[in-house]
Order: sequence, then structure tokens, then C-alpha cells
Amino acid sequence: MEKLKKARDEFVAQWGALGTQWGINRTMAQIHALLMTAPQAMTTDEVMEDLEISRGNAHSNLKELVAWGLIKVVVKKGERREYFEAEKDVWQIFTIVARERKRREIEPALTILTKCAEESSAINTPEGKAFHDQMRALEDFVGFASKMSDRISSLKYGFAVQLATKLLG
Amino acid sequence: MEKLKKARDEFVAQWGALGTQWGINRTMAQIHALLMTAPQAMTTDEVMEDLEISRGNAHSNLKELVAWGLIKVVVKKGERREYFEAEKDVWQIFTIVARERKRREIEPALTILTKCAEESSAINTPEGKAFHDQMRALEDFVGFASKMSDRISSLKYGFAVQLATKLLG
DNA sequence: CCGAGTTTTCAGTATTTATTGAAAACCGTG
DNA sequence: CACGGTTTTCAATAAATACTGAAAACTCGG
Repeated sequence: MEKLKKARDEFVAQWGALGTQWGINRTMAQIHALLMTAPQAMTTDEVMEDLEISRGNAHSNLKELVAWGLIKVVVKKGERREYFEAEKDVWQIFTIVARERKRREIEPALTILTKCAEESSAINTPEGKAFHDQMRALEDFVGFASKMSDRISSLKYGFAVQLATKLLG
Repeated sequence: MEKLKKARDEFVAQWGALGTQWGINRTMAQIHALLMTAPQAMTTDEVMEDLEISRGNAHSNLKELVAWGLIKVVVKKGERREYFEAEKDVWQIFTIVARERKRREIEPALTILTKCAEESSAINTPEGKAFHDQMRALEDFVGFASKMSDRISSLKYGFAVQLATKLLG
């Protein structure tokens, strides 16, 4: 049925557009969308053809997705080329993205804040104290967020929903 | 004391670098860092001078930060020019960023997913059903995340910490 | 309604990031 | 170890994004 192809193309295109908002590149988001909705694992050539992109582009974004852990390489018996297959479980996807964002966004921030708090601890002017306090407040909060992120990610989906329901109720 | 200026410059520079990781532009992150650690509200000219950037750049990023709600315009009696002042409370900053990200990232995703789920609901092939199910699973999860984001943002900081402590303990 | 002070706009430019395409490296098999 | 199939690299190019600087628009006291 052609309707499916159209719906899927729409999803891929829109998800790609969304990706740019998210700060990840369009192609990577498109490939992810494509593979998340693929009935079987796909080869690089199939991805290239489907999205009408170059080999280099397909290659680097597939590898990037593998690095994130959002897709996996699968090898088929008697076949030389690699197939790629996406993680489809939404909770898994969420925890992968959460972990990666923590690594890229939260941890570097914490490093900076700790350093700035440390370096300003001995400044004795009122303004120095205010700066130090602000750094400390930010450091505490970001550290807290970091721990929370870990804890939530390590929950089983069912338990997370239960917990959330309590909060939402 | 010069030590403070150095520490603050470092913070501004590093926070700016971090901003690019976050998908917001360097200047906007720098201005935010500068104002978060400013003893008093600052004018456009002070920001320009401090960061060595053009008026246009300072202007547009200040306005963007105002649009986010991360800084406010303050007018002083008998003064014509505008001063800018950052929200300094970390929980406030967090809720503002969470709200904005929800608006920019979660809501558009939900719109797309709802549309794709709807459009694929009547496809009767096994593959069509699989696609539809995947869209529904994503839609449910993103909708759930959206609600959670609202609830958490609406909590008072103390209560959020309490709740989190239960989770962490 | 004039003019000094201030904010806003925006065309041109610079910088950063993404993509192509072809060559090089790799790899298992005969 | 040569060959066809495949993956990987990367210099060149294109596209997207950010920044400048100067002109235009706005604002308010006189």
C-alpha cells in the first residue's frame, strides 16, 4: 500500500526538521526516523537511496547513531555488508538520549561550575562572595539534576510510570 | 580585586562555549552568564563593551533572552536607557528553560506524532500496523513526558527536592 | 516639532556546520 | 596475494547561522 510509504516519508521528513531544533543534524534525525520505522534492518545503500543523500553523509551519520547507541550494526550470515537496525523501545530510546545529553550538557557544565566556585572561594569582597554563592547554587543544582537523571534512567519503564502517576495524580 | 574579574570572565567564556553544545548561540549564553553574575543591572553598551561585540548582536541576543524570560528589562527613574537584569534563582531558571524546551521540542514532536498516528490508523497491512503502533508508542511517551514536565515545573523547589530525595534515597 | 539619546532593523560579511563525491583503505575469498 | 565488494576518509563545496556596522526609526524633553 502506497499510503504507508507516504505516511512514513512524512514522518521521516518532519522528524528531520525537528532534529535541527534539537541541535542534532537533519540527516541524523532522518536516518533515525527511517530506521525506527523500518520493518527490517537496512544497508547504507538503502538509506542513501531512500533519503537521496551521499554515501559519506549516510556513513557518518549512521556511525554517529551507533555511537549514541540508538542503532546497532547487525551482520547477516553469508553477507558481507552491514545492516543497521534501530532500538524501537521508547523507554530505551529515552534513557539513551538522557544519558547522552547528561554526558554532553550536564557534566561539562558541572566541571566549569565546580572550577569557578573553587576559584572564587577565597575572594573576600561582597561582590566576590555573591559570585561565589551564585556558582555554588548553580553547581548544587546541576549536580542534583545529574543524579536525578541517572536515577530516572535506571528505572524500569513500569516503575517510572507508577512514580509519575503518583506525581501527576 | 582583579581575581573576581578573571573568575567571572572565565565563567562567561566557558558558559558561552557550553551554550553552543546546548544548541543556543554563544553570545546569548555569554550574555546570560554575564548578567547572572552581575551585581547590578547592565545596559546594552556595558554588555557590548564587556563582551566586545557589536550593538546589533548585543541587542538581538538581549531581546531573545527577554523573550525566553531569563532576563528582564528594568527602567530606572530619570534614565532613558534600558537596563537588563537576569533571573538568578536556579529553580526559576530551570523552570523557564524547561518550559521553553517543552514548547520548542516536545510540543512540535507531539503534533507530528499525533498526525502520523492518525494518518496510519487505517492501513491494514502488517507493516502498516507496525508503523501505526510505533507512532502510537512514541506519541504516548512524548505526551507523558510533556505532562511530567509541566508538573515538575509547577512544583516549589523545596517540594521537588523532597520528592527527589525520596527517589534518590 | 526639533534634536540628542536610544533602540531597532537589515544588507553584507564572516564563521561554522553539513554534505558531496571520489579516492584510499580495508577485508575476506579464491 | 590479487580482486571485487565494502567501508572509511577527507578536501572541496554548499548551506545554514551568527555578527557587524551603519542607517533608520523611535522617544521624550524642551
